Amino acid sequence: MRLSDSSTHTPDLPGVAERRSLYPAAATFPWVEALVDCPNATESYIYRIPNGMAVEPGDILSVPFGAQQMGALAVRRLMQLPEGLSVDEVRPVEAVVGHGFFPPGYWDLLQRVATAYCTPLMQVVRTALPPGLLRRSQRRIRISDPAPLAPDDTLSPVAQTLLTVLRQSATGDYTWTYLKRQSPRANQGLRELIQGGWVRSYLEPPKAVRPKQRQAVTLTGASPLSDLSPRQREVLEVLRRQGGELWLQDLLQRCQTSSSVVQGLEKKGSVTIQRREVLRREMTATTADQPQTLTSDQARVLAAIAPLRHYQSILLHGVTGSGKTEVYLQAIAPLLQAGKSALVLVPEIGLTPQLTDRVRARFGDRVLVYHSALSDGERYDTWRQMLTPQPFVVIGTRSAIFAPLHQLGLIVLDEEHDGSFKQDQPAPCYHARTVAQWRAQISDCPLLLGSATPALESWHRAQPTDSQSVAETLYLSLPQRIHARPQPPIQVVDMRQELRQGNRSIFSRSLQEALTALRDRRQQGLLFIHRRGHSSFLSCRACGEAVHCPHCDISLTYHQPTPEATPTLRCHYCGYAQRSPSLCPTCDSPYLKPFGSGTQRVVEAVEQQFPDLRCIRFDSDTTRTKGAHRALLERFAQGDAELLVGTQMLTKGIDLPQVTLVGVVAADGLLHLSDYRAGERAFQVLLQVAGRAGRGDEPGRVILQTYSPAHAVVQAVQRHQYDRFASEELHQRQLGFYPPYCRLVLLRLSGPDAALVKQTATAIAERLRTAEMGQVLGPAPAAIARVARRFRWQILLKFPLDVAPHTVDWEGLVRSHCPPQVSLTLDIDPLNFW
DNA sequence: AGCACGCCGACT
DNA sequence: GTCGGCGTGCTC
Repeated sequence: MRLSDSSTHTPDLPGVAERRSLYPAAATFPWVEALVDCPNATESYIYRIPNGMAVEPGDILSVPFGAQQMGALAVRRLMQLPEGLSVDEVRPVEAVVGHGFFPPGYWDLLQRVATAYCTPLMQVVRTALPPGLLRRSQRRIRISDPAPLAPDDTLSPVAQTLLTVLRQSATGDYTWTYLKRQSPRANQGLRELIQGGWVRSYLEPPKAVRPKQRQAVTLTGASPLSDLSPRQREVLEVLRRQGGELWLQDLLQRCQTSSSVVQGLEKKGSVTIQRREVLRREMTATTADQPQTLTSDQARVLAAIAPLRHYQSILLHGVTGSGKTEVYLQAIAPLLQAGKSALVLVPEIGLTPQLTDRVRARFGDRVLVYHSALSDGERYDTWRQMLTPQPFVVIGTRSAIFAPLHQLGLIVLDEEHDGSFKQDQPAPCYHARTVAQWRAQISDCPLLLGSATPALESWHRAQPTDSQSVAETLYLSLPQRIHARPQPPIQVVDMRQELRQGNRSIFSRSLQEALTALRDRRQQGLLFIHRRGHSSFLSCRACGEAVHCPHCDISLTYHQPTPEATPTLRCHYCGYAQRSPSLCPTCDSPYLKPFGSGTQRVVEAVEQQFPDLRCIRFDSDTTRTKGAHRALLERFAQGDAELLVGTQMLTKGIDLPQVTLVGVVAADGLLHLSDYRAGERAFQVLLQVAGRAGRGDEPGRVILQTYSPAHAVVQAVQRHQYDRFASEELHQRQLGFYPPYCRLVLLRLSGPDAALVKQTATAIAERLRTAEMGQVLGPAPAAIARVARRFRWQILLKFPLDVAPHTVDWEGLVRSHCPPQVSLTLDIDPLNFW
């Protein structure tokens, strides 16, 4: 795992590029610039490379930093110290801990992300690398071996508590941070213990990044059986039956024996015991899957993709059920043969078990799953595995775009229109589609964007423009479903009409009729609800107030996992939790009742009107626990219920042939959202849900209930008219000067002092206006004006396309005018407005 | 993160 | 007058 060519890891070196051919001897670089893994330090630091130590960009180093040892990443080597830094201020690199962690071009990618999203490189490194790759030294407290002669009871209560805790430790020590959490005033107690000689405080140097190791026992068959004891013979026999090799732990368990027996065997030379690296990795047994015969459309598309060897972005616009996945799989298969890897990005891994399973079934152990829900150890191991030179198919969410694959042959973004590819929480606020494009350029491989409802940006790129007769993105389409199945007809029902005709149910007569028929025909259906805000909340029937989070401007979510459990209220934004009160906190009335989520209300309505139909609720409440999502889907697939009632989740990754009916209970909540992308998003969601119907042999139908049947989105959805909708919507964007005809930058400000945040936002907006930095909208308080006791304001900037947001002097113009109590994040090309 | 430096309240 | 709380700032 050595770096193939150090020069490719040198980002943007001003002036002279660092090249082996020019400077053959490593000794010419006495200094190295490194990023230190310290939360507050985003800048790089210079270290001296001691004589005889080889340091290359991309290496993981251990460096002195203040009083401690820290993990650091070597960014580039320098021939001279930067100005203002004298030799005696620079300390030497302690050691090179890791080598060759990054494929060629990887640093260029990270650097590019940092530049384009106006984020310090270290921040990008932290997003890209698995946590724990860089380690730092830890302050630990160890109990003194000969304890002091003084009796324990001379100690203060705090000190005694801590001592008790320490005595319970198997190793006799704990980290300082852990102990601090054990008791209030732990600081004082520790000082006392240290002074009295009870404990010792020490800095543990960072452990080299080491994967989990296990001991493997291997049969050598050297010594004759006669030399062995009965127990040893037994162990050997078990080992032989298991193919001559087992993990020590497994072997001991199988033989119900202790390691002394095996150690005895090792002494006699019958077996060897080796420490071996184990790569923790999620494994699901799946049945092998064979490539399917392609439709002529699929074959045409594949024929266009397969020969591509260089960078080319491709938009695969395939209607729902047209078999995009099969195209991905067959595009990937020959790459693996040729020793190249592929990266498949999906919106949310938990929501697409079907796709993950299928990739696994096709490529077996070549498949690695990588997403942020993995444990640190799993992430670390998967990462390590990816660094081996073998080809892999990595399937993962947004952050998997940073998977360190060598020899990348293809990047696929499935459901490329999905908003979860955009990160908006910690900087860098990157879009995986954009990063994927850079990565594909750097790796010189094709980028395949797949969707039934492409993002307007992607669609726009695939259109020829006035200046270019050939679009920058290759457009390929799958206009038909596989097996010539028709797209389900979409019936729009005017709910005003229903009401006028005396139907006060939430189900129109058409939908009622369809639901009745479902049971008779032994078919299944989905009911989609768009819910705004959160699931269930507690509201007072006397004063009408909902119970709010004390730290955020948001109502608390009502949780009662089982009827016996104590109901609790939780805040989804800051994690605050309390027991559900019995009296209204506003008016003290006892009439406090949970107000069901949209899903729950619809389930109740179904139960009331259609007692024969069995429902499964499918929303964030019922899919909260790990694996619940998959389990519910499996139950539904097995026919445990006729109806799946849910929210946005229904639009993703559900491919169930028995589903013939899709009912959209009320499209209106979706239609009247207030940002510039509301129409696009509504269209995408509705067409995606509609596409869940009729994927099997039975034809499907969709009933879309709305109070605005004439709405342009509803009309376009009804006719399955993506193209026309897209061009009209783009026209509107052009008129309103919105993306893709401009660049947006959102400045988010937050802080505990309401007045200060507002004042800062106002001052910054004013400055931006006088600097004539594009068009300035705001400042305005965020939609949820307070989260976790912090007040939030935002400013939106619109730039013409020829102004790259990263060229703006944000530091001088904005950051320097932001007091430390106010935090400021830049969201380049924002998709979510707070 | 960890540690030093530095500024305010309760003790000798 | 000093000890020790923790707020602020720096670490090549």
